[in-house]
Amino acid sequence: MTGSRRRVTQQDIARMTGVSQATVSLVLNGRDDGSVRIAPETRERVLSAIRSTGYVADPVARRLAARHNRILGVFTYEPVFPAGTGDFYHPFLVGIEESAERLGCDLLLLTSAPVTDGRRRIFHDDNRLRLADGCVLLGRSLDRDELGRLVAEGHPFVSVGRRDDAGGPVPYVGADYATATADMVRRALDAGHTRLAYLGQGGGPESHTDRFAGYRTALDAAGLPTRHEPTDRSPTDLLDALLAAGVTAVMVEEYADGVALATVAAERGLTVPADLSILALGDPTRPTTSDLEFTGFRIPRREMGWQAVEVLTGLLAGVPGTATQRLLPCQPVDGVTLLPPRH
Amino acid sequence: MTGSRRRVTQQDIARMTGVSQATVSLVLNGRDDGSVRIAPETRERVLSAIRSTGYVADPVARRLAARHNRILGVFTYEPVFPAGTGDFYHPFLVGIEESAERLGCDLLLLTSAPVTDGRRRIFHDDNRLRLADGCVLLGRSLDRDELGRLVAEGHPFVSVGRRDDAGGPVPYVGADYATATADMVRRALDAGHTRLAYLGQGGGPESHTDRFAGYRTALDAAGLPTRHEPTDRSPTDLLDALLAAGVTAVMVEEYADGVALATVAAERGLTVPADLSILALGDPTRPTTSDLEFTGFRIPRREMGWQAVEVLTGLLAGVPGTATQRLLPCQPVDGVTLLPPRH
DNA sequence: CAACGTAGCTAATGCGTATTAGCGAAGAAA
DNA sequence: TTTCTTCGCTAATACGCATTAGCTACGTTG
Repeated sequence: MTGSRRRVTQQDIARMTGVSQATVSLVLNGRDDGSVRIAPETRERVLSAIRSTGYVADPVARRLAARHNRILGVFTYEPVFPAGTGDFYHPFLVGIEESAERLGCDLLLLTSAPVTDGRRRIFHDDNRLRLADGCVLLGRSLDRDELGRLVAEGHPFVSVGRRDDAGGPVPYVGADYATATADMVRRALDAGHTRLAYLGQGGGPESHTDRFAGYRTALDAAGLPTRHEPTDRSPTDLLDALLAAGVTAVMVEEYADGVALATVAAERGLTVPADLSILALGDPTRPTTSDLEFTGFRIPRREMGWQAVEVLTGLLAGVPGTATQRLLPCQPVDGVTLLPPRH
Repeated sequence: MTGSRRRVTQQDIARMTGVSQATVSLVLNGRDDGSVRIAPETRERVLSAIRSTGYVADPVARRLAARHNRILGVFTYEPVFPAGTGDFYHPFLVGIEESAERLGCDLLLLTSAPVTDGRRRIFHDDNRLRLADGCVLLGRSLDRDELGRLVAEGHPFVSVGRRDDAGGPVPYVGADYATATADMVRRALDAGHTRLAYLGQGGGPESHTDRFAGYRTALDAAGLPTRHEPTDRSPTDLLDALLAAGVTAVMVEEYADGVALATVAAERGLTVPADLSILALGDPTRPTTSDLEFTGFRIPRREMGWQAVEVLTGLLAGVPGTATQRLLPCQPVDGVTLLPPRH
């Protein structure tokens, strides 16, 4: 290591320019209101020293002293740069990054959270949550207890994706899966389908619950029966069951399951959508390839990331008008997997 | 915000148990070595107070005192979360994240670097570099001057990818392109090829220089002539030139160029590899699709990211034994684009 | 000319922790 | 008794920054 490993501090800048550390701090923070005055010449001198040294305020000290440092944490329950989940999380991060950059905030990936019992923990003995002013939470399902603790301890945070209350309202920017799914059901109904099935968990994480709720609501409104197919059996068995029940359109919670179903159907000599319509309730969360473009909807992921940061900074600034629970509309996709049923 | 109530501090614990703040800190850190002694009874008293209050050390203050923040900067010469698919940089980031997680470091994305003359600049007014303890640099070619400045100013950093000295040795974790390329050449020679061409820049960034060096070395050793094809003309013209020169195997610096070449060859009614063998010197850096699986090698990107963080933290900790310049072997890929030449 | 402003700065302090020099008491050695 | 140890602890300080009270020098005003 090349000798002086010490960072440049305000003290250094102060000595270089012959002013006090306090003055450097004042200049740095652009303080020039009624209570504080700095001669333009002095200001310039300090600024030029700052530029020449590349000085940046230590975020840690800054946070300790001022309780904020313009750093936003990003916590994910899966690796941020996922190997397995394909690019699903990517658009969220793009939005988060764009928004943060626009607001002049730095992004800190809270990667130091250790994995226990197969998932990351926010709270552990040396959690860095407080390093950042606030935090964006990302992940299909967030740990209820941890969420509750975040709320209880008053940590400023925003969830990407709707979350149920956890001992208090959870700020979130989510996708309106219920409405989007109901719309898809109506499309199928309009096309003439009367026997629709829902393939997926239909419960567990809020995103699944919401989809299923939308599905049920729309069918109830139409006075048609619902049918829920779990995902725990092979696509072959599933297809058998669907055909036996006379199902003509399937709403698929997980894109990949739709692909698998379509593949099996093709192997059987069936045609999608002529023999079976498939509607995808969102983007692929696992890497899959298919030459079919599924009819369904798109999750406004980038926009969600963007707005999440907006909500978070609003929260931090205490902006009163900020809606802290937002549901964004999904964009319908006209694909090729929906056709009227064969009589 | 509800965070208004003051958090419990060591001072509070100290008052509750009638000891000093220092003692609380000592107990907390389990200090009981030769220089420090705490009566078991006192220790118990403090610990129980800590338990009853749920006290947790403020990580911010902790890091201020520790004089480092365990934040690693990640600087890329492209957007960190690129919008394009098939992202070349992704695996590096996966490795970086994994390693950071293991080492308990957080990652700061240095994204707000402005773009000047078509590339991001590390150094500019308001560069956030010094926010982190050290920094990982990612990008095909790093600006020489900026590298030099990093070295000169003694900034702790590691480059992902080998770099020439820049006023001093540059810490890096690179891929051993020279060896990998030489191996590919030898494969071609073993298959019976004698007229090999190198398609690509062959210079510029170190990664290209290294590949070309490996190519040249292996051919020199075999007593065969080299042939260097630049990339500035159309694949069609290129193919003409290769065929005219009787070239039977091409080493391709850029995957995408190999794809383009294969495509043009196919259009001409030629078969790869029967009529022309193509060896890809690394993974695609641009999104390309091809149904050919190219023979060539794989860059150990994830491993490189992983080790880069390791080198950086070693550097920061001043670990003496740490090799700060590492070249990792590339993994050969048996594809379908190499066959003995027709003769 | 005294009283008073004002512009432009600095000294001092606090944020919550880690670390170290060193102090008082009690016991051991002489 | 005196001196030396050892134990158990505390006071003081540093970390780098933000904030505020207040000081000095230089007008301005009545």
